[in-house]
Amino acid sequence: MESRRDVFQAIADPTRRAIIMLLAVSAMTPNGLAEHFNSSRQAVSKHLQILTECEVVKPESRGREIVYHLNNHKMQEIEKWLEQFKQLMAKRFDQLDNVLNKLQNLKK
Amino acid sequence: MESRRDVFQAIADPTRRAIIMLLAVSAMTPNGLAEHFNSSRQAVSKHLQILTECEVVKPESRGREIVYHLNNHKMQEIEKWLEQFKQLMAKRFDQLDNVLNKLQNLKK
DNA sequence: TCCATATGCAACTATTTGATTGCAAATATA
DNA sequence: TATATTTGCAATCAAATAGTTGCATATGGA
Repeated sequence: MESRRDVFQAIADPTRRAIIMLLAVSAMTPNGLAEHFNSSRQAVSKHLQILTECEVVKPESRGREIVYHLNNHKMQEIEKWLEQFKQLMAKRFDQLDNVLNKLQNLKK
Repeated sequence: MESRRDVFQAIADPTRRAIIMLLAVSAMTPNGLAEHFNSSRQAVSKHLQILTECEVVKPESRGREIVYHLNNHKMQEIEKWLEQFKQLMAKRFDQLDNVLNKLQNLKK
C-alpha cells in the first residue's frame, strides 16, 4: 500500500469512485461518508488516505472533525489523458477516411 | 487475476494505458506491441488478456497472427463516468454561486 | 513434411490491495 | 475535570496483481 499513487489508481476501486462522487456533491467527514457504505469506517478512512496521497482529495481540520474536499484539478488529469486518447482515435479515423476516399476515387 | 474486470481496472496500470494508446493509433499483434516495452512478451500478453476480458480490446485472428483492435465503445464508459462527475461538480458550483449571490444581495 | 514463428496457457513468486480489529490522540461537551 | 466523539495509525490477513519461466499449439514457408 505504498506505490503507484496516481489518479488512475484512485478511480480503479468502485468504493473510491463512489466516495469521489459523494465529495463532488459536497465536502464531508469520514464518518459522514462511512454512513453511505457497508464497510467499516476504517476501510473508508483508508480509501481517504489513498485519495489524499494522490491528491484527489484534501483534508481540512475543523475542530475534532476533518472535512474532506475534492481536488477537481487532479481529476482533470483523467480528462486530459482521455482527450489525448480521443485525439489519437480521431486521427486514426481521419486516416481511414483517407483510405475510403481513395477507394472512392478509384471507382470514379 | 480473476475479478473486478472493468474499464477502470483496465486503465489503472500504466503499461495497459500505453497499450491502449498504441492500439488507438493502429491495431497491432502482441509481438508488435511487446517491442515497445521492456517487459517480456508474456507480460504484454497477460495485459492483453485482461483488456480482452473487460472488452477494451478485441482479438482478430489472421493466420498465425492475432491482431488486437481497440473497442472505442468501452472506452466511452470512462468518459460517461467523468461526465457524471463533472455535472455534479457543476451543480455544486451553481449552489456556491447561489450562496455568493445571496451574500451579494445582503450587501446591497 | 520439417522447422521457424506467433501466440496462449500453466505454474510459481513477490508485492500490493482491501478489509478487519484494536488502540491512541485530539477535541468537544457535561 | 471526566467522558464521549471523531479520527488516524498499526498489525494482521486473504485475495488479487504483475511479472517471470517453461511448455503446448497452430500456422506459414522451405
